[in-house]
Amino acid sequence: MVTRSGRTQQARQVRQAARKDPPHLTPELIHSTALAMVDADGIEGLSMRKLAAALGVNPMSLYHHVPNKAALLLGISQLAVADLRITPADDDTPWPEQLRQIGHSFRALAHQHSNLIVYLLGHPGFIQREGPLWGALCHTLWRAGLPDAEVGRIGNVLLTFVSGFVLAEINGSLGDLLDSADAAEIDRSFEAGVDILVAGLGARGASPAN
Amino acid sequence: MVTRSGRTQQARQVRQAARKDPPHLTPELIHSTALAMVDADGIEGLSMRKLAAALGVNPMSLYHHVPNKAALLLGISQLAVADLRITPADDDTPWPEQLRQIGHSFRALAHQHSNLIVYLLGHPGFIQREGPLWGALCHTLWRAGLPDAEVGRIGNVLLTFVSGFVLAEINGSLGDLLDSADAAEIDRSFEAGVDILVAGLGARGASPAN
DNA sequence: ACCTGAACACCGTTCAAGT
DNA sequence: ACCTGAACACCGTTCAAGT
Repeated sequence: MVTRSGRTQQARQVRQAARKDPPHLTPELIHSTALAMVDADGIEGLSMRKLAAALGVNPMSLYHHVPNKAALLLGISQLAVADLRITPADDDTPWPEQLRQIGHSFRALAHQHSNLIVYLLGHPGFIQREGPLWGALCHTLWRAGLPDAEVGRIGNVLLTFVSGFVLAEINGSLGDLLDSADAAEIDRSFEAGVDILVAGLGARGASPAN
Repeated sequence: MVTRSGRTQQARQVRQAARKDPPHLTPELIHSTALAMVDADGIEGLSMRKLAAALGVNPMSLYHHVPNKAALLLGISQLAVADLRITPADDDTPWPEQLRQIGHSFRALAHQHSNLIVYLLGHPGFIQREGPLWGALCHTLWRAGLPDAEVGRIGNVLLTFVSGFVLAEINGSLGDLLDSADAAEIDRSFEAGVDILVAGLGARGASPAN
């Protein structure tokens, strides 16, 4: 909801900026505009000066609302993960299927803000303990029957594993290694990866039932 | 051997630079000095101007031996992977053990040039088909009895999976998610991850024998 | 052939001055 | 309180001029 109003506000005020009508600067407006720039032109395409220009404002005005560029990047990453609505764990479905769904949700989010994700995975603090993704993952692993001590450890491993796949997929490494940049083949590879993880978990002591 | 002579040459000539004795510029000297800078200060710590200063030379002189910074980064990444000596596959050891060894070799390499790895994984073209790592990996998967069509696909998946783990480990994400930044716990996590992959491969049709 | 100084088009950020 | 212009310390890169 906060995000939603922020977006419509942005649209209005960016229009104002276009007609040289100085907008009310707001951290939220700054962050959402910056995120739009990163989505469009990549992380390299974002600079304080270009952002100010897009907002129709003096570059230095930004520093009254955002302490520095690092804080700006942190802000837009929080805005991006706020877009993530993980499908709440439906405990009627067996855990392997739950795990697959979480994997696909994560991959879908990454594709949504692919330019940002490449940056985030290269820097610490992206995957937070508090996020809905982490909670859903741990819940599913616990439901699979993993001992408590293993839930956190295995959760981390799974998260970093699929992060690596998604990163390689987005930056093109995966396409380079496969003969073709065939999207279907990449999907098949991801499916194979998830299969291996689920099967490996089963072999590790997870209960095969629900 | 080429690398070796380059390193000693570097040492001598960097010493010359320190006493303002202009060295003979060489692509090799430039690359190895740049790699040393990245290893020491991170990718942000490398600039054409600082590199020139370290070499005791005018910044513009570099452009007679290296077309631009992108080419420089490509050069130092090739230099880094040249350091990787993957233990040649000993076909007496069973494939799960072979796979574990490859995983540990890759992780060790990443730790050796951790600052560079963070950059490389974020950009395409790092993991090449030609590298010894890829060859060893495919050989092992083939020996495990995977159908030919699956070897490449699964090889990619495994490589991106452990890349993701190593990346999170190096940039500190992994330590943040675990309660402690305990090194032993991270090692245990990696072992758990490799276990899951090996078990998953077994379940997928790999022969349990050698 | 190799090196260099000046210059250009960019950065992030500080600070004193304006309203 | 908010905005701004000038300035500082950096970038990568081009180009004409030196040897």
